[in-house]
Amino acid sequence: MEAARALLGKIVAHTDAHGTTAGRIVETEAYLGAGDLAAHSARGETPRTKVIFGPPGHAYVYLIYGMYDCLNIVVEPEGVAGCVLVRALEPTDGIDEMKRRRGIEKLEELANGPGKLTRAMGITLRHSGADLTRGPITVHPPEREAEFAIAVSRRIGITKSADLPLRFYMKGNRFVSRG
DNA sequence: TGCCTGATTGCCT
DNA sequence: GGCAATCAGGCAA
Repeated sequence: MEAARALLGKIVAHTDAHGTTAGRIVETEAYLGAGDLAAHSARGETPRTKVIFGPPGHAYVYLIYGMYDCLNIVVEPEGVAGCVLVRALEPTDGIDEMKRRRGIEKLEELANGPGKLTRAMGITLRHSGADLTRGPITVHPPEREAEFAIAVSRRIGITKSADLPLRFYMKGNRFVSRG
């Protein structure tokens, strides 16, 4: 939960054959282990959720509704389930490549949703379990810390434990998915 | 093996 | 504002 707040403002970068795409995290949601029915890890460790129980700093990517990939960052120590869903990014690098992948020109719609940002950056299921300190996907602090206000709300798009205030976003930022 | 659910998006009315 | 698209994983049989 603190980690979800701390990730706001961090830079996510992905490098592949098409170049590097990167963006600043402007919206996150925390998913806990025990007691959080909305979390994929709620039913215990399985082949898919294994990475959530692994060491922090790794990517957990899953497919939702058969068409969209969602990027999570594992934050709890090994053996404890806990991850943060990255819901929206403000594009900073590789913007032309993001526009090409998304097929649109509007900057604020390139990555203002969990399915959109993975598509814009070329992140798929294959990246699940990747070490975010080594790449090709990395997460690091911005070169210049920007001032921003953090707002909290209930989580979006889920049916279980939906009332918990575990969504964090930059107040007033136009790249946030809703709000 | 087969059914069903889902942390979404975008197209259609 | 409503709803279809589309598939991996979890669970029952």
